[in-house]
Amino acid sequence: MASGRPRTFAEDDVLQAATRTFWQQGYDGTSLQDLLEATGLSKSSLYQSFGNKQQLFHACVQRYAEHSVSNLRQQLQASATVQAFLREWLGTALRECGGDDSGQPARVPRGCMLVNVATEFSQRDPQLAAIIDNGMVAIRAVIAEALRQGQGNDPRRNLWAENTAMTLHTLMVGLRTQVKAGVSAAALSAVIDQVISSLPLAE
Amino acid sequence: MASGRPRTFAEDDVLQAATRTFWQQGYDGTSLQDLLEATGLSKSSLYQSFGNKQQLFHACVQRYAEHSVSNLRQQLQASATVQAFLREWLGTALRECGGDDSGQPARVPRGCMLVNVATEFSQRDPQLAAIIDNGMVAIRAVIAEALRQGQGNDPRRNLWAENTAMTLHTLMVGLRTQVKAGVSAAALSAVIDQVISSLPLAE
DNA sequence: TCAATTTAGGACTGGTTGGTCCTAAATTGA
DNA sequence: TCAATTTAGGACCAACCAGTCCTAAATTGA
Repeated sequence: MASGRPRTFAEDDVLQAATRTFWQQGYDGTSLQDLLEATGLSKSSLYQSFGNKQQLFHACVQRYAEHSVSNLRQQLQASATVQAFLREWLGTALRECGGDDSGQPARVPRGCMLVNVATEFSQRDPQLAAIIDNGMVAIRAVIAEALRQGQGNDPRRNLWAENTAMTLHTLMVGLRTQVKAGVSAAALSAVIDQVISSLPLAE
Repeated sequence: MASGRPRTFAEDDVLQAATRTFWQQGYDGTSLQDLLEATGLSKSSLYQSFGNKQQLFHACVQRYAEHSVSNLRQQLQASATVQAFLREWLGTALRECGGDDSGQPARVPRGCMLVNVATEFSQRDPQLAAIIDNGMVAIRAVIAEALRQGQGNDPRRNLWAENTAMTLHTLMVGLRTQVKAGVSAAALSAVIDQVISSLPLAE
């Protein structure tokens, strides 16, 4: 068997670089040229490995959603209290570094990529909509689980936990958008404090 | 004086039609061709009257922001209670008909145009950012005013009213995005109920 | 009738887009 | 050495983009 020249890049590295670009500039705002520069690949390599721009984008969003959920699970496990977890989660949305593997605050506010994509492609790509929806449902599930923990896993509070998870998730989406719109972090921090302290959680 | 052939269109009608297009498709997603079809103008007329695509867009956003604020003020005056006003306002965000002069629910969820634009142009157009910011500040001012009314205009609650206005505005932004992301209206209605009933407002 | 103005519509430009195809060099295992 | 495979890079394509310019018809007041 002749096996040929091996690949010189790791697929995940390419996805990460492409994700960063799509994340900052959106799908339409990202040209093929941008992707080539960001990934360092040649056009031939990119098309051979990832199909086309749209397929590459799908893969990026999928990867991003998976990372988001697993990061959130880790945060929950590492947090001492439910309040601390929620504060950390919403605070991350403010600092806009969520999902970036570097952990550093983003140079440019990018919002949540799932939210950005949902906004840009509200209707025109059902397959993408499904990826987004799966990711968001999973995120809300983690939040609801945290809230149930904060209530001593009282099964009677299941509905409350799910409603509240939706409320907090909606708030998080709003926060990320407000940051992009230029609202000051201080004003939004006050929002987070106000909301978390109004939750009926055990100490 | 020879006055020449008169215009056959009303400037505001054109702005309304163009706004609808930009609103649904975004700036980059709207081609000149789209605008010509939506407005019914010829290329010459459009360029002569509105300059270019970017200037037309600015005018649309400006008009939209003004309409949003004045509509909100009208809603406040027409509402019996603060709770009813807030419920109406957030409910409108759900039904996605806000800002459309027809008052009919939108065929396609479009979110708040100010939010959409803020998202699409987070950094690249300072002039537009100023228009957006002005509009959003004005909206929050109306909400804060309503909240103060609900507190008997107690001057000690000014800070509370402003923080809460920011919270509710952030929630509204999140709601419009969730709608676009495909979350059911029922789940989001529950969010609205939960949040409004948790506010410390007089009956 | 005449000047002024707006109308519609097409020709055209220079640029960018995503995508395909091809060539030639590089690197592997056999 | 040889077949297999990936690499880089450029040629090329049809389509679309915003924007400019021009012509010719339509409509007005004077």
